Amino acid sequence: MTLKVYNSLSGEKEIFKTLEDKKVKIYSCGPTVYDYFHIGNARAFMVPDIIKRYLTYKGYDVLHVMNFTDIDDKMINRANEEGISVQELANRFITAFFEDIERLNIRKADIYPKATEHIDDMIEMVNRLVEDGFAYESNGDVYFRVSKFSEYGKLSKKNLDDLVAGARVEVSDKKENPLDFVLWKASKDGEPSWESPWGAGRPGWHIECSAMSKRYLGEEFDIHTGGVDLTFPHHENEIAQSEACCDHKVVNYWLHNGYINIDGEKMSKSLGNFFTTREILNKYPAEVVRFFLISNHYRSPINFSDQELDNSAKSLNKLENTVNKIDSLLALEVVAGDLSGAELLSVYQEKKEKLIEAMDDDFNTALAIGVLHELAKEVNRFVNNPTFELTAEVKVSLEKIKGLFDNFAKDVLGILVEKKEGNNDLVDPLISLLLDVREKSRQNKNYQLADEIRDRLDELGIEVKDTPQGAEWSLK
RNA sequence: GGCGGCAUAGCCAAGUGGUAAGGCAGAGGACUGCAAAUCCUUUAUUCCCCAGUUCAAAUCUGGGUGCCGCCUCCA
Repeated sequence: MTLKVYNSLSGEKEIFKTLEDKKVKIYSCGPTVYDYFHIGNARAFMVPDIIKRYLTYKGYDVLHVMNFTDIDDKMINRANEEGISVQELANRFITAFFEDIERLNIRKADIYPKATEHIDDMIEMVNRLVEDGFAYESNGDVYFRVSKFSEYGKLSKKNLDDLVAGARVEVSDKKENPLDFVLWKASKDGEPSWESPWGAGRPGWHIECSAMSKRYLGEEFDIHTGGVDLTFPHHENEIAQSEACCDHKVVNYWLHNGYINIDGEKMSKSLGNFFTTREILNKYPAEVVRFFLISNHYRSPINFSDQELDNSAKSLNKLENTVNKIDSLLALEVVAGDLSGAELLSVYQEKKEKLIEAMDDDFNTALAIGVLHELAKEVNRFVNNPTFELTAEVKVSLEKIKGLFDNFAKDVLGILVEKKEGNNDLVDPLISLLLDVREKSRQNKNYQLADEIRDRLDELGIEVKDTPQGAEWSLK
C-alpha cells in the first residue's frame, strides 16, 4: 500500500516519498483577502485539507503553511473604494476566511503568514537575485531576468519562444524582455510602501510565496498546492525565483486542483459568474457543500449547480442514515443467539483495504465515497435482514465498522459530523419516555396519538423511525 | 498561433491491458398500522468516431471530431 500522487511537474503519478521520514511539509497558495472567497477558492482550500487529513491517518506529521496575500493592486483598490486602510480590509476578510473554512470543516493550517509581515524576507531574496544576475533594477522596479533561468517553463511545459509568440504579455520599456516579471515595484503616491535598496516600493505578487515558504518550510519541502490557473505564471515564476536563489530543487510535488465551472464555463471573479462560499453556505448545509466539493477527483473540473448540490445532499444522507442505524444498534444490549459476526467482519476488512487503496491513489475521494456506499449497503442488508439479531459477536463487528466510518467519513473525508452534541443528560431520557408512551399507544392501536407524537417531534427536528428493534430517533 | 487536458447510462461519476464501482433520477416488487428507512430486480453487450498493436483495449498507438483550460489578475 503505497501512496501515489500526481505531480504536475512530471505529468505523472509518482510514489510519494517525504524528505524527512514520516514528516510532510506543505505550502498552499492562500487567498488575497480583499473579499469573501468564492466556491472555487473553497475547493483549493479543501484539497490540502484532504491531503493533510489522509497523511495524518497514515501516521505522518504534517506542517502546513498557507499565506494571506494582503498587499497588491486589488487590495489597494478595494481599500480605497471602502475608504479604509489596506490593513483594515485584510483583517476584515481574514476573519471572514476563518469563519467560512470552519463551517466547511476545513482544518486550519499551522501557520498563516501575511505578505506584509515578510517584506524583509522578500527584499533579501530579491537582493540575492540581483547580485547573482537573475534580476535587474529598472527605474525603481526590479524584474526577474527570465532568459537567465534556463529551466523556465518546466512546470507549465512552455518554452520562451511559444510565450513570445503568444505575446499577450504586457510590453514595458522598463523590461529587457516582455516575459520578465516584476519582483519589486516602485510605489506610486499614496500607496502603502516599504523602504528598499531600490527606493520606496512594494513586492510583486510571486515573490511572497517564495520568501514565505522558505522562511517557514526551508529551502526544500514536500508538497505545494494551488489551483490549476496558478500553474502559469505564478508557480512557474515561483520556481524560477526560489531555484535561482538556492540553486536546487525546492518543491518535490506540485499538486493542482481543477476548476469549478458554472454551466461548463470557468468560474472567476473577472467573468463575474461566481458565487461566494458564504452565499452557498447560507443556502445549503455546510457538510453538503463539503461533500459536493470532494465528490469528484480533485484534478477533474466540477460543474456547480443546484441539481448537483441536491444530489450530494441525498447521497450524503444515505450514509448518515446507515451510521445513525449503527449508532442506535450499538446503544442496545446484546441478545443471546448464534448469529455470527464473521460476514460483517470480512466486509469490514475488504472495505478498509479498498478505502486505503482509493486514497493512496492520488487522494481519490470520489472512489472512497463509492466504497463507503458499498459498505453502507452491506451493513443495511445485514441489519435489515429478518433473521438479524444483535448478538455479542455481531456487535463487535459493528463496532469495527463504526470505526471505519469514523476513520474515513469523519476524520479523513470530514463529511460526517457529530450532530448530537447539544444533548444533555435530560434530553435522552425525555425522548425515550415519549417514545415509550408512543410505543404503548401503538400496541393499543391508538395510531392517532402515536402519529401525533412522531409529527411533533419531527417539528422539533427529531426524526423517529420504527424498526424491529424498537423506535430509533436522530436529530435532523 | 503555441501548449495542456477531457470525451464512460437520462444526469453526476470511478475505472490506464483481463471482460463496465458508486450516487441521483426512472420502472417493478418486498417490508410497514401509516410513515421513514432499507432491501431485491431492472436501466451501458459497451465506454465520441475510424484504423492499428494484442490471446485480450474504455484502458496502449496513429488519425479524426467535439468540448474545456492556460499563454493576462485569477483557486
